[in-house]
Amino acid sequence: MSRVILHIDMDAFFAAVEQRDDPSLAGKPVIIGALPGSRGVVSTASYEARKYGVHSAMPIAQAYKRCPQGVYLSPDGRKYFQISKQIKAILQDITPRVQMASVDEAYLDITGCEKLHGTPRQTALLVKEQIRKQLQLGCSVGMGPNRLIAKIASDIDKPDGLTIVMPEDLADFLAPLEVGRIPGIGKQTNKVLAKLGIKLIGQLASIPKEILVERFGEKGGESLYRKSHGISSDFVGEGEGRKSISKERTFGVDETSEEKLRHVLLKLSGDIGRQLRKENRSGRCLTLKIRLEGFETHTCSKTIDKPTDADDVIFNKAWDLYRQSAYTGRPVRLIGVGVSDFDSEARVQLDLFEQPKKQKTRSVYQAMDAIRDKFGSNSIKPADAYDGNVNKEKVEGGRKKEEN
DNA sequence: TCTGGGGTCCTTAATCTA
DNA sequence: TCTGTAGATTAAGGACCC
Repeated sequence: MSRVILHIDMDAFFAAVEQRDDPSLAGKPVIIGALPGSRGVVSTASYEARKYGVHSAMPIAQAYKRCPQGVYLSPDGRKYFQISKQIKAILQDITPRVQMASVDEAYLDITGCEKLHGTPRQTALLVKEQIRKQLQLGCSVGMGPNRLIAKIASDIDKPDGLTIVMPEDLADFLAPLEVGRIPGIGKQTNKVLAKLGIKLIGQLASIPKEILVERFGEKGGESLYRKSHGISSDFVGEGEGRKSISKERTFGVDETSEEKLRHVLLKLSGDIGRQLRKENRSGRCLTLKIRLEGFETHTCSKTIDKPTDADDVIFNKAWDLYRQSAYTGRPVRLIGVGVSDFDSEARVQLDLFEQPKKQKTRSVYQAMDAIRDKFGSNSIKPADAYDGNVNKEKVEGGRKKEEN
């Protein structure tokens, strides 16, 4: 029995929110992103703006040339995040199996919801109706036996669409679509596939897996093969959360003043530190990102001994990386800093494994067993295996606790 | 022609370590 | 104790997504 997965994709989300909140914008081309005259790109264009050929990721100068009469607004991330939480709440009223994939996208597992909401089609219509009624916003919905198919389907008929793919129709549904419809196939992969004469998913699906692995590597080839055959996970559930936090800043004019760079890096480091502390995280890997003239982009990173959430540690390491780099003195278009390799409960506890074998007592081995049970044993080194030769426990309060 | 910001995942190469 | 090696970790860059 296959599962029934829905993918919900909000239509022109940022622009639709602004049009909803300011009725004078209704029916007008609204462009959310950088403001004309600055360096930046379009984040979201309303459907009215798309008629002029404006689309997301387009340089704002180009958008302005195509649509000078458009209304240009900066994105209001906080507002969109709040609305995203409202969307999640609406979806959770329909089924608890909800996973937000981004601020404006979600997956739902509606398998077995017939008794509550009727057929899968009726459930999908209910989702659209509730979002429209409660938030005055439109969305497109795709339904399929797994996440990949649901996602591709939601993109077929936008805006305000509903596309349903039954498991038995999967191959016929995919075959005539362009390969670029597959999430993960972007400009570059498309180019390589085009050179091989592959334009449609059906053509891609006819290529033996070995050939794809040869061309795109083990993971890449395997992934293309699976996707072209409509194979993907049908699990809907929240993951482990984010894996990195970064902040960056593009200068209006390439920056040459070291003092100014230092100042911006200090500010970015402080923002990251604050965010880390707010989320109760700390990280070991610090990354400096730098973009020079001609869009020449580099990153350099350094792993430190102890995880940190301290502004000054982040700043000092980032500044060291910059000073030690080959880029000092060159005009800087963008500077950024990031923290990753977060300290997890598992990592803190894995410190136990780092103890020299001679110092490991029986209770340390017991604690290690508990960690293996909880987090899996993949990262546990064989040398840490319990071999029976444990050391004597420390005597506490004059009383022997345990002895080998 | 002009390319933001904040993320994830993958590949490759160098280095470390059991 | 020395040495070769496989696997893990680190670092940098690229592709992709919203």
